[in-house]
Amino acid sequence: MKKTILIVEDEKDIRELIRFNLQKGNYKTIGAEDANEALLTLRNNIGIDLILLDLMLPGLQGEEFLRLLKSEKKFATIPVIIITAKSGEKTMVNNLNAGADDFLTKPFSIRVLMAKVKAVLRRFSPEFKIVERYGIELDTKSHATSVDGEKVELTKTEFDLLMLFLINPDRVFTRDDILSLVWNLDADLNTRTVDAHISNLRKKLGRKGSLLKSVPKIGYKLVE
Amino acid sequence: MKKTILIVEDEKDIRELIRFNLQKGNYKTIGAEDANEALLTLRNNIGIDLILLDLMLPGLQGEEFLRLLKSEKKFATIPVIIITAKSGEKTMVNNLNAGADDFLTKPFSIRVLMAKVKAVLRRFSPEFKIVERYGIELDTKSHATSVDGEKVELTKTEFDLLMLFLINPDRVFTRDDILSLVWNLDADLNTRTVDAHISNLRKKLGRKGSLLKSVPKIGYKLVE
DNA sequence: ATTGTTTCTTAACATTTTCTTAACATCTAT
DNA sequence: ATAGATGTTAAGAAAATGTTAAGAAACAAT
Repeated sequence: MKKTILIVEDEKDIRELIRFNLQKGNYKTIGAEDANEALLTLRNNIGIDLILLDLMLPGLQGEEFLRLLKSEKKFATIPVIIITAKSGEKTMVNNLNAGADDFLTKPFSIRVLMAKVKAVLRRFSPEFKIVERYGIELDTKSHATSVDGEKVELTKTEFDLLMLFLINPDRVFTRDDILSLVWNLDADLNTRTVDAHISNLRKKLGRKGSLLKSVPKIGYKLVE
Repeated sequence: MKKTILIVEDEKDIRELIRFNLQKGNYKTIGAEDANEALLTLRNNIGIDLILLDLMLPGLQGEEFLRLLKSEKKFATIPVIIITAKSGEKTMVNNLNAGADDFLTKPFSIRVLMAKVKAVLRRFSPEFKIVERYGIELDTKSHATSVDGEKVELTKTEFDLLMLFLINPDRVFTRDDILSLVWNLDADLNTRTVDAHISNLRKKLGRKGSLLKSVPKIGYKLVE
């Protein structure tokens, strides 16, 4: 699944430049103009994998935002790359202490940006990630799936779809949500496609298939 | 539930163009020709989620209207997108200070309009909320309902209907109010439909069902 | 390129759920 | 008691979801 990067940067040109390049590099991006918008976005979006934070933000200062992030358990594990004009050593140390995972000083080259993004994401998304819930286990490395210890063969789409639900139990996703989270954003698909995949997934999950519940007129959710 | 957008714009062609597109984008719209009409609409309608305000209005100037809005507690939290021909920086800053949340300069593209509307709405309406009152709890994230801790299964319509009452305790809604707020505006339904749903809802709510009181000759309200 | 294989998307049809309405019951105010 | 309202129920209609399979597309191997 594509990694999603939140870009917190008030200068529109720079933000768009970064977005353009990240998108080309096969990342999903979300832009935010300031710390407030960023917080709202974080609260409303699941699955943000990395934050690019410009420290020179209006309003709530970048440092403050960073500290706030790291103090909220839900966000504390999201890696942050700081963008700053100040390159002084002291600033750098301060930010690293506050929880930043890497930093870029303006002006920066796109190559360097991309390299850092890649490095930090690799550092933070361990090759082995095993998600287990309700007896369903997904292993991102081997792409293997098992239900109550029994091996199950899933296609990539099915795997991603199931992962979405396993990571977000109880949450209802609309078919549009699902299309934009599991498929690439630009895909223009019939929403019933989701139903077909859900149906296949349920069958493959056997008696655990019933954990995928439809919520009529809204979408689907995973419940025990 | 669909978001409702109030369009305050004196030029009929533009107003209708905007309405057409917003409706296509699955929003409910209400048009107003000038600030006075807009105020009346606001007073008579609950649940307006966003105001699109053209600043070049006859009569009460747009700026004045905006200030008035932001000074009235009940309306102050509704986000406003300004539409203006003046693109000067000073105007922009003034309006942002006066409480506008974003702005468009004429001529604007529909794509940009739609994007801004979407962005502002996302910024302002947390995707999920838990509403609790009198022991009834609605959770929009999982779309689950409980009464005194007991799970209750509601259909989407019942959920939306109950949400309306929970958010507006003590307020009396006429059947027409309810139809236009919970159903889509274009629906042409028998008002007794509301009664049937209220009846079902009361049954599902068990002993809390009696909180939904009918107000003879007017409508329904939720009271303790 | 060609072929074979797998996976995806969609349309069609089946099934299920939800909605709307009409009919009848009950209540309330005079 | 009566008229006009609301309460309740259930049946048919409408809408949504479940399922299947066929063709398209993507992918792999030669």
